[in-house]
Amino acid sequence: MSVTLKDVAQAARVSVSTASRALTGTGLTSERTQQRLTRIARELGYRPNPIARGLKTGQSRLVALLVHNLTNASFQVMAEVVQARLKALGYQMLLCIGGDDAQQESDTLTTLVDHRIDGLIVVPTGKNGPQLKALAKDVPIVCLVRRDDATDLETVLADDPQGAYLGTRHLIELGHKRIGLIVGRQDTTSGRERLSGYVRALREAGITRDDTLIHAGHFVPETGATGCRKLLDLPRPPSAIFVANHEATLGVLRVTAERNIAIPDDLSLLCYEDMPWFEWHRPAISIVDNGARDLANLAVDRLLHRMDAKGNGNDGVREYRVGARLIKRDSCRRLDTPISARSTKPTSSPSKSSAARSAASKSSAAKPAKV
Amino acid sequence: MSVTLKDVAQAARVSVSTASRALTGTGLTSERTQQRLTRIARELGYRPNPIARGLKTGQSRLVALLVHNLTNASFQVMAEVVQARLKALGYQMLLCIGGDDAQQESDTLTTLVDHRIDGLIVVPTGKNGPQLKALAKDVPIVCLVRRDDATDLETVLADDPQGAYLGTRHLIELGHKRIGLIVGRQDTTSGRERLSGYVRALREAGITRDDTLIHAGHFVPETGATGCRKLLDLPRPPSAIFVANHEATLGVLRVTAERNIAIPDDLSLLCYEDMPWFEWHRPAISIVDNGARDLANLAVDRLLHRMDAKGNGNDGVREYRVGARLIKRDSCRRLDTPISARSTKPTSSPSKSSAARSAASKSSAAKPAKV
DNA sequence: AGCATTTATGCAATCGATTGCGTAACTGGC
DNA sequence: GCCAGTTACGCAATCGATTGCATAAATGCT
Repeated sequence: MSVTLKDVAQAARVSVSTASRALTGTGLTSERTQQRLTRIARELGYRPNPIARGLKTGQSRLVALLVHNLTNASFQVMAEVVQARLKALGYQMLLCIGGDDAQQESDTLTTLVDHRIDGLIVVPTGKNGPQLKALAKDVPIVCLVRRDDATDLETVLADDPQGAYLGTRHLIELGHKRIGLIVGRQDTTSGRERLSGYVRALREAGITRDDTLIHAGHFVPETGATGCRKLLDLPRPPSAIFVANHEATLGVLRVTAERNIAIPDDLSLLCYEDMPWFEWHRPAISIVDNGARDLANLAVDRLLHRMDAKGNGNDGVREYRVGARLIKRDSCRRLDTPISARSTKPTSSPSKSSAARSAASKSSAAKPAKV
Repeated sequence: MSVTLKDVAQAARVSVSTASRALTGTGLTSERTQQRLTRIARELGYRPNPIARGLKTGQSRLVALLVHNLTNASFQVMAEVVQARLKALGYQMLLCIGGDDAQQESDTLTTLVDHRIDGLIVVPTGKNGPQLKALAKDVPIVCLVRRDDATDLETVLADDPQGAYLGTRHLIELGHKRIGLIVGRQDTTSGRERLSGYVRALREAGITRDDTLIHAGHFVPETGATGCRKLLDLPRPPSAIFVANHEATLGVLRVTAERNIAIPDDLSLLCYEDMPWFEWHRPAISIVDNGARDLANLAVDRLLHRMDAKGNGNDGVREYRVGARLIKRDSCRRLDTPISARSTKPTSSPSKSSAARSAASKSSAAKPAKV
């Protein structure tokens, strides 16, 4: 079917070994034969068979990325970044979707090492620590976004304590004192850390923590919906909600829409992790940006590093943090400003005019996009 | 490192061949040895090496999906569906992102066949017909969403003529006569077909086509922004815009937001291809659903079929269509109903006050929410 | 010129499976 | 009890590369 190394060798009247050495550039062949074989290989349209090579070398030029889903915008960005980076280096990305499910994750991991992947970037569920640890002996692994506490793997995390702190502080600075928090499951790194950042900001501001304002739950829209309802039904509902559970955002929006709640006039809304449409939503939604692109890039960097320094095990195992950034748009309002001052009428306070919006988008455009 | 067939064979005191036959279940071994070997293999934790197997059999248990990006919600859905279906059958999905770029597509295709993929589902750019055609001799290929006219590959398409027709007719039925169309590049199947569906609906309604209302462009948000501006700047702007270019939707929303245009009061908006947040947007955005999930499922079905009937080449090459569906939400209004009847304020010119906003959201609350 | 090195090449084993062919062992029919 | 026909298994080749070891050729050194 396709041209093999043997064909090339025969055409050049040399042995397969020589052909192999010439084409892989081991420097063990004469300049002349090397060039001659390169030419002949090109003429014949020879393409090395990665499977055959892989059998011998134990490498596959395949790197896997295991994420929970593709609905989460951060995971989309990560998938695109990882794929682009790897392709440039001659690797193919195996994208796997684990659904944040322990069993699926476990199965997938097994299949992946069967396929002799050269590296793995994984967003761990945290429930397969032992397995991950075992696999790490055979293949370089980098954890992304979440830590798996049962392992000591290299890990690239968002700075969630800082992000949640920044977001909460922003709301406090706008005059909010009762701030609802909808956050992820507390058995995940991000869930815990975002809660802690929120708590710290409150403490610093001298606001006593009110647990009825905190709703932790699974990473699904329903969490947002029920959490939001619970918060709004409180005797003294919050004036702002910080949705630090990305997937929950849709649920929150649904409930505020159903209940006819105007944002930011009736309620300020701050979300976590950017999505393309947050900027075009009306009002544009302010967010804490977790830096998905930079997280992915760093994870790839670290993985490549480990793949190069193969074998030199867990000497330099380290944890990295990518800083969070607050991106102010139009979904949070200053509490002390009366609502009437914010409508279309020409006033001094910033309105939702196109000027304000374009300013917001300008600030986000100011950051240079990478990759 | 890992347990090989040889280890299993030795442990069972049989030859590798017997072990192989017993474990792959060829029926060429006695019942007893088969069971014994299965047991021993399990005890030893034997996992067949797909690379070694692949070298001999020429198969990799890898199936590739090549899409343009992961931003488009349809592609996200397709990736998730394909991955899930394939995994259930013991295949791994290689997800590739081609960026709708001919060169990238070509490179990727080459790499993929190098890796001896067992099958390929591709959203073609349409610019690598010859290459695709050549590859189709070696590996089963199914085209998805777009046809590549230079080939005669099995193709699964959305029913874009019908979808665009349904959408346009819906707007016409609401009383709209001047309907702007923002549509994809005319060198793509979907671009052409959606335009034709739009034209047909107009013709049937006896509305003469006005080319100043039609804006075709690349599949990027900018197309929506410039198209929308062009339409709004017309001496007689349209009363409705049909955004039949999915990626352009964000651009359109940005412009309408910038210009303070109330939807659906000032302008009706109908989009193409669903996204999770369309339903939660305020107003909820009516769409023509292209059936991404069903498209992906059908593509997998067809691919598996071809992979089974391997070699029996292009006998049954066929084109499939998955029907479109109109999903009415709140972004299109009936033209003959005066606005005053819909908004709380008794004025003709809608403002961006919270009153206007809550009016819009009230109508959205009336629709029962799905999902 | 003669010997020691370096350089370039070939032979053959190897990676871990699958598979055609040959053969011993077993079955059944008469 | 003998022979044909299965059945179960082993031997060895094979897939397409890489690589250790041996050797021939080219070079350097005195």
